[in-house]
Amino acid sequence: MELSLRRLRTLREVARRGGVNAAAATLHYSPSAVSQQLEALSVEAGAPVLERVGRGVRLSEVGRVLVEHAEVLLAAERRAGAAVEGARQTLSAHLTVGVFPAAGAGVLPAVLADLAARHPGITLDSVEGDGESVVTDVRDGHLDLALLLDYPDAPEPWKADLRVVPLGQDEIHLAVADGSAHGPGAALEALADEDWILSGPHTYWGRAVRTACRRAGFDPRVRHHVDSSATALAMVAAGLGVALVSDLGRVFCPSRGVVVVPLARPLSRTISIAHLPHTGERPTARAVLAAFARAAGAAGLAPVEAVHEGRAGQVPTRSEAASRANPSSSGTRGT
Amino acid sequence: MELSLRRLRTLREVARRGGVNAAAATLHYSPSAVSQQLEALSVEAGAPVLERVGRGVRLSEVGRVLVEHAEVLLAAERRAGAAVEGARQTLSAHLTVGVFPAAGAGVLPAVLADLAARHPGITLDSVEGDGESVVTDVRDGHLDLALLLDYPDAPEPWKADLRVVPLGQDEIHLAVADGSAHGPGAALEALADEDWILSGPHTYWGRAVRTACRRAGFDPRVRHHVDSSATALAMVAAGLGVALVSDLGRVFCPSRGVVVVPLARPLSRTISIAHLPHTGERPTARAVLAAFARAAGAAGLAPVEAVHEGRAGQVPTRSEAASRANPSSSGTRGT
DNA sequence: CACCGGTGTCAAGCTTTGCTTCATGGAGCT
DNA sequence: AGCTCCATGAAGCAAAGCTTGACACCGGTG
Repeated sequence: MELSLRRLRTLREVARRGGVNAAAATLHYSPSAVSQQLEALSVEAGAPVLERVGRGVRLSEVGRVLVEHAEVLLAAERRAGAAVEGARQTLSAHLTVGVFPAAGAGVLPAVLADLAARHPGITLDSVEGDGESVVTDVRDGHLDLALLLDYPDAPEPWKADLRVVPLGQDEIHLAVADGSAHGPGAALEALADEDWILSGPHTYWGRAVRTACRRAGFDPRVRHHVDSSATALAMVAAGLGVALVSDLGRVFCPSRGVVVVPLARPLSRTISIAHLPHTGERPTARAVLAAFARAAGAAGLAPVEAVHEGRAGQVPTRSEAASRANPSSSGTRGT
Repeated sequence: MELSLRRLRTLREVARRGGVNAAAATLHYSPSAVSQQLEALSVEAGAPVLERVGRGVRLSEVGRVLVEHAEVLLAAERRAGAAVEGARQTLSAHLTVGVFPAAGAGVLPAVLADLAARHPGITLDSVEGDGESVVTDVRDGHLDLALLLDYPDAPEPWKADLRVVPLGQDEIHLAVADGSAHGPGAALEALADEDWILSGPHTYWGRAVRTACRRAGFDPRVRHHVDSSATALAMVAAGLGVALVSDLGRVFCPSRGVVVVPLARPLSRTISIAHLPHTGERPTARAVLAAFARAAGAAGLAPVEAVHEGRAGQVPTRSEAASRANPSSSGTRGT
């Protein structure tokens, strides 16, 4: 009995997904490779691991037993990996994190600078993607971590098997053209007659803003459907309409032509990091999580417990917020 | 972290043997292969798994941690294998057993016939060897089971990490030429002036017989140093001297010319089977053990708990003993 | 009924892994 | 110094393992 962890992994995936093709897709194999691995497992076990039923396939009794033990073995493998990471005096690993665009521009540079200073051995790759895709990629193990956005009215129950640690609140403000009549403390309902620049209702952002407007008593007249914050803000500067922008999104503000003013009734979204349960035991992953937490604080994101208060003046610039949140930081994030 | 059980196995072996060469020898690899596997493990772990010290090597901290987890993983692998064997409705496997010569001729045929009838899927290979070599081969995993002989005055403490299940007592008798003056119930000391046919003192058998004679008050005059029972018995038939022979050894008795008579003071050796602890959990191994137990009973070996009593007449033939021990058996052991 | 769209498997080819053999570099022993 | 033993490096070759493309099979559908 000379088992191979690789084969056990694919067997488990077949058991989870209920099919050879599905397992092959998530493992980035061809279906044929999965089939061959299962065949090899069957030879090893002395009995077929799965039996054909209809046009699909089902685990045999031996297959079920083997999957059961595969779970034990793979869990032990993960623990071994974490233990090795811990035993290595200098943390080093290669992690991949899924980010949404604003985070990529707004917090990733600070995180990378932080990591480079504290743990030079840790390298971080980022993959841009929306909330839905990154969560499934985390669940499949293709991403170690994923930054997520949670909007107040859109609970996301599909993260039940993931650990989600909140990073902070990303407050949402109003972006208007320079010289606009809308001053600090603008009420959302005062913008009912404006032209809006917003992403479509198929995005979380588009849906969240529409919901907020509707609660304020109007449907925004969206004249320009734009997915990227950078484009939206450029349009605002060009006088095409108004838009909402979050703290993080302000990295995309053009140098001139746009004024960001606080909303009368504060609106915010929660930024958090999702990962598989066992990832939290990896020392390198913990180091990265800590770096993200520091970067969030330095970027001026309010802690999730913070109580929202109305503000009197204009929204502080990011560097002002940063120095308030972390006076010792000199704001070394760039690009 | 994509561990390979094969590499972990060699790492553990290096840890146990304390060197690359030694591990390579027991694993039947070349030293270079072991070295390469360890290098691959080091890359995987992100840190060297072992460090050179003097002209040898020593495990690094990471290596120690990895070995610790390797033990867990390999134990889990063994359990998985046993579970698969159990889940397979028809027992089938290929086991290798180490035997001493008399057992090979005396009990193996019965065992194979028994297995062929009850579990056609189980195939058994046998390797002839002395007690010492088979024990180390069992310990290294090259043999699944090993038949052992234990002599009363020669405890063998080097089987501490093995499970040893006793099969029965193999009684030792006197073999003399046909027409000899020595009758039933011969006392050992009456043979002090005979010419002896015996193996050298480097063998367990030779040592045990010499010890028994010495306890009877004399040193046997060994004129013919013969390792094999078959040759010794042929020499007895030819009138070259006397020899001792065990129940199992009687399969080598020539058809005529030799008379086997019981000793006045019974002498016996214990036959047992040794295996690694986890082997006892394998259903196929249990089936083989059961077959050996049945064969031992059918061969007329007394249970180890049996009390020795002096006997009045000649030693019963093997088929008489067999029918007494197991009346339904028709004695189908041959060659 | 014939036809897709989907399943899993088979066969051939090629890349990669991984072993062996032979040669090299140190560390201890005489 | 010379010798021996241990571990490692380089080259070569065999086997494992993946991919592509073709096939067989089942189930729903026009």
